[in-house]
This record gives sequence, structure tokens and C-alpha cells, in this order.
Amino acid sequence: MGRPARVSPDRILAVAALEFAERGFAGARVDRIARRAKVNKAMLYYHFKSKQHLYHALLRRMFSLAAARLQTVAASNAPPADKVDRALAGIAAFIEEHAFFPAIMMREIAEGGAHLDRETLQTLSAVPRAFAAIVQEGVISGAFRPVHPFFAYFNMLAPIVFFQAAAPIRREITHLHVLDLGGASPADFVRHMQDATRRLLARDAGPARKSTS
Amino acid sequence: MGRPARVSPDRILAVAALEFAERGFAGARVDRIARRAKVNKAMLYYHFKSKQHLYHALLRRMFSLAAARLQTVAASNAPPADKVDRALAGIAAFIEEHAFFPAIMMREIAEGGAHLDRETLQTLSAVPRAFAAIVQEGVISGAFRPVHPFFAYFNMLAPIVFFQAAAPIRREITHLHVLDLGGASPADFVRHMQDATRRLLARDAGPARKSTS
DNA sequence: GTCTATACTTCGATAGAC
DNA sequence: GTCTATCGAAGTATAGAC
Repeated sequence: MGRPARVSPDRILAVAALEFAERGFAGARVDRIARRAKVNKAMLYYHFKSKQHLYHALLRRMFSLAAARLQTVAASNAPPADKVDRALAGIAAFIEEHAFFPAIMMREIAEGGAHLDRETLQTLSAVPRAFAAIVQEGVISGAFRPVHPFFAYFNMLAPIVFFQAAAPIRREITHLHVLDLGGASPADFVRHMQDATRRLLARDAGPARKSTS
Repeated sequence: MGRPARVSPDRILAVAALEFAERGFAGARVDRIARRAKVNKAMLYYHFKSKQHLYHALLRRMFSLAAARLQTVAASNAPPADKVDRALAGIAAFIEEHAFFPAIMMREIAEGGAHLDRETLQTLSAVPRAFAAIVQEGVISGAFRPVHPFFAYFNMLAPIVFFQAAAPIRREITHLHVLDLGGASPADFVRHMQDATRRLLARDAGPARKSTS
């Protein structure tokens, strides 16, 4: 839509996202990114100083977008339970719009955050912070029972990211008839997680605690 | 313990597990594995035909061990709710014994199962199958409400794997004072997930469904 | 079974012309 | 800003002596 945009760092970033998601940082090939983005490799290095810088720029952008979306939900004045539902839906929508993101995120976690500088971590941390704020608001108002906000965050985020990232393996497993997963859609799973999260936070009496570790 | 075990493919596998977990398949260096295992690189290639074969052997062993453990729980004759608790505890224990495993698993998922042949997939599939059997038993007996067994599987497994794999990043975030995670232990989180899974499956009335997507 | 030395390849990055 | 050509490092894998 804008001007011609000759080389377009944006196009490089879009292609790099796919490459990093498919192969990881170490497996990603700068040559391939340049080719797929239809820019000369030297041009890529002109816009982004190195493979690392390119990766950094990508992560910062993604975390920033995700955090902004959750912050919007948190800042609204809906009831806490609705905010939680919307936060889940917002994350699911974000992932649908950026299908490459779960894979990158999972790799980055597995990597121990080796490619996260302080600034990127700061941006990233806004995501759990926004969600935790929603939970805490509900706990304080009495709408939710007391639950560790960051436990709730991991509890709701991990399955969604996992489920989306595992799509290729699920297809493979289904295709090889190794296991029947009962074919349910990502949208179904998001609804499941909304339900699960509501049950997790609900005030009414759950089953009695009974340790068996 | 055993005999002298001069080169010991086991030691190579143990070291390879760490290397693959830390750097991923593409990032792993055969030189480094050989050096850390204190074997000559040519010796490594003598025991394992290639980097791929080494990785395959490792994955099959891990999936096989994990599946066996869950199958033991599923085959016991405890009540379904207890089996679920024990399944969670068993997975947590497995991860504690093999701390490198979550990272490898997350990378493999992100990779789209690029390194999983049919045999490995078959072994892997025994894990969700065992857990699904527990859930289904509970649903049929009326102990649980009807829940998609594989949704429940993802719902309980992903957070545990995530939480463990994210330990380095959590440490980094805490250390840089970017975010206060309220310092809770992995054991606390496992208990949280046992509780959450019980609430997910519990028969008593949860909050009414109310979509907000 | 074990080692040294090295062949062969690929990759990240840059020099330098235009 | 854009390209071609290439350097130097690093990596997988193997040949061949012992």
C-alpha cells in the first residue's frame, strides 16, 4: 500500500520469521533468508548488522505486539472473568496471525533465552505482567480464588503455544495412523483452555486436595 | 558399578543429551560432544553412524522411558483421580531425573518432528495414549466429566514442560529485576498443575460457559 | 577398537566495483 | 543502495595407521 519500498526490511523480517521458526537460530541460513526475501545477501547485512541483530529485531517486534494486545485487554473495565476469556482469545488470535511465533518462542525458551538481551526481556515481561494483573484484580475483588498469578499464566499460555506448535507432529501422527487424536480444531482447544482457566480461577469449591506425589 | 566400559556409548548419549538440549540439533557440535564425553570423534562415528543417528537413538530411549513410566501408572488399579495425580507426579519426576528433556522436546516440537521417524513416533505416541486411557476410564466410570482426553493431556503436560524449560529465563528475569515472579518452586508448580487438572476433570458444577472470543 | 590427520562442504560476513 | 566475488572459520565425516 505505501510507497514502492525497494528492499523493505519488513519483507526481510517476515521471511526471517519463517526461517527462524522452521530451523531455529543455529539452523537458519542467512543465504536462504536473503534468497526467499529476494534481496541480495550483502543488502541484508546492510540493513541488519548480523544474523543476531536480525533475530533480535524480530523478537522485539513480536513481544512488543503481543504485550500491547494483552495490555489492551487488561486496561478495559470488563469483569475479571471476561478479561481472562478475552486474554486467551487475544493470544489465540495473535498466534493465528503469526503462526510462526509459537515455534520461535518454544525454541527461545529451550535455548535458555540465549538470544534475549535486557531490552527484549523487558518487552517480553510485559506479557505475563499484563495477565497477572488481570488475575490479581480478580483475586482481590473476590471474583477468583487465590491462585499464583504466574502459575495461572504458565497454565494457560503453555498449552496454547504447545498445541499450535505441535500441529505438524499431530498431522504426521494422524497421517501415519499411529494414534487417533479425535480430530479437534485449534479453536476447540482454545475454548477448552478458556473453560479450564475459568475452572482454575473459579471461587466455588473444587475437589479436596489430596497429595499423591 | 558395572565393568570398566571403555568407550561407553551410554556416556556419549548422556553428553549428547546435554548438547542437544542446550543447542538444538543444528546447533549441537559433534566435536563438542566427543570432547565432553572424552571419546575420540572417530570413535563416536564408529558407535553412531552420524549426528542424526545419535540424535535418533537418544530420542527413542527417552520416549521409551517416559512411556513406560506412564503405562505403569495407567495399569495400576487406583481410582482415576489418583492415577491422574500420580501421572503428573511421574512426569515431574521423570523431568527432574532428565532435566535436559524438556528443552529437547520443545525443540523437537518446534522443528515439526523433522527428526522423528515412524518408530520414534510410535514410541512417543504411547505417552499421550497412556494418559488418555486414564482420563477415559474416569469419564466412563462417571468419576470425571466428559473432557477431550488429548486436550486434557496437552493441558497438563505443556505447562510442566514449559515451566521446567523456562527455568533459565526465569532466573535471568529475576536476576535482572525485570519482573518479580514471586519465587515459587517447581514442586509448587507441579502441585498447582495437579490441582488444576483435578479441577478440570472434576464432575461438580464449574462456572457456566460464556464465550467472549 | 582407538587415534591422527585431513578431505570436503557450508556458512557468516565483507571487500570493493558500480 | 545494490551487486559479484570471495575470504576465513567452522563443521561433518572419513581414510588409514596402529
